[in-house]
Amino acid sequence: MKKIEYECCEATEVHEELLALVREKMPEEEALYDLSELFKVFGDSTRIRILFVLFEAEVCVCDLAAALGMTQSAVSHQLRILKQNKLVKSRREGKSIFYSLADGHVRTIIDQGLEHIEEE
Amino acid sequence: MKKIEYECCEATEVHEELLALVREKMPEEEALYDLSELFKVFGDSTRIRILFVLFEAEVCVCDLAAALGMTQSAVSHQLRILKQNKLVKSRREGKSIFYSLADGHVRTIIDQGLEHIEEE
DNA sequence: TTTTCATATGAACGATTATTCATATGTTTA
DNA sequence: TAAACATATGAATAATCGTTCATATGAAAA
Repeated sequence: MKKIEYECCEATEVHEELLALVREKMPEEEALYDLSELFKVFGDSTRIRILFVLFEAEVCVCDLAAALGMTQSAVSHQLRILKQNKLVKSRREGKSIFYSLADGHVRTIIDQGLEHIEEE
Repeated sequence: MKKIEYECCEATEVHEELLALVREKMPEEEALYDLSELFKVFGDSTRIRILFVLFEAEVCVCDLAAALGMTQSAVSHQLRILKQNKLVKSRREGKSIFYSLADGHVRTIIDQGLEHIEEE
């Protein structure tokens, strides 16, 4: 039983080639962070459900909570996250605040996700 | 200072209309769950970085770890998650196991995300 | 100008998750 | 077959996150 001490696979030439390619094509640290933060927003079924409601209409917080069977507070917290990430926008009308989609990408991203999970 | 006790906004007719629309258009509970699970996978910068490497080539675990400056163990754990969600596939060749993209949707979803964050 | 209504938000709690460490599995080579 | 190599995985820990509760803000109505 000897000590294990090695670096990596054998073909060291291929490594350099790969490392160079990765360095060239990999987005900046900040873009990678922003990208994962964006997808994190889609990674919660409550927020997905909110988006599906907003696909149909501009809706106030109160109605969103009723439509989803959730607390006003919980919905409000999630709307804040959606807004921070520019996926929804809001508009005040009297006492109510109406939310709607901010962007066409939202629908495209969700549709691609649906396509993926529908494949068997 | 009285007790607060009310249901929702006033226009009860609009509510019914909205609730009916939501019931019709909202995907099944299971689809919503699967969808959020899928996006959760994209919601981590380590996994995003792995995917960007795999955009360029079929790579073994060892090289992935080297290219990303990460532990073999950490990479392996994340590859398992990517594979469970059918975003990557693997192939054994001798002692090494090579990973590659499983699907064209992966690139589309990431590109849409990039487009979104690049807008201002 | 109080009261009511609609929404936002801070703190707290429980649940989930990414990494690390140690070790197991499986393949090749000596 | 025993040692080395490549990868996988279970347990533990720290960090992140969604919901709830209580309360704050801000607008409208009485």
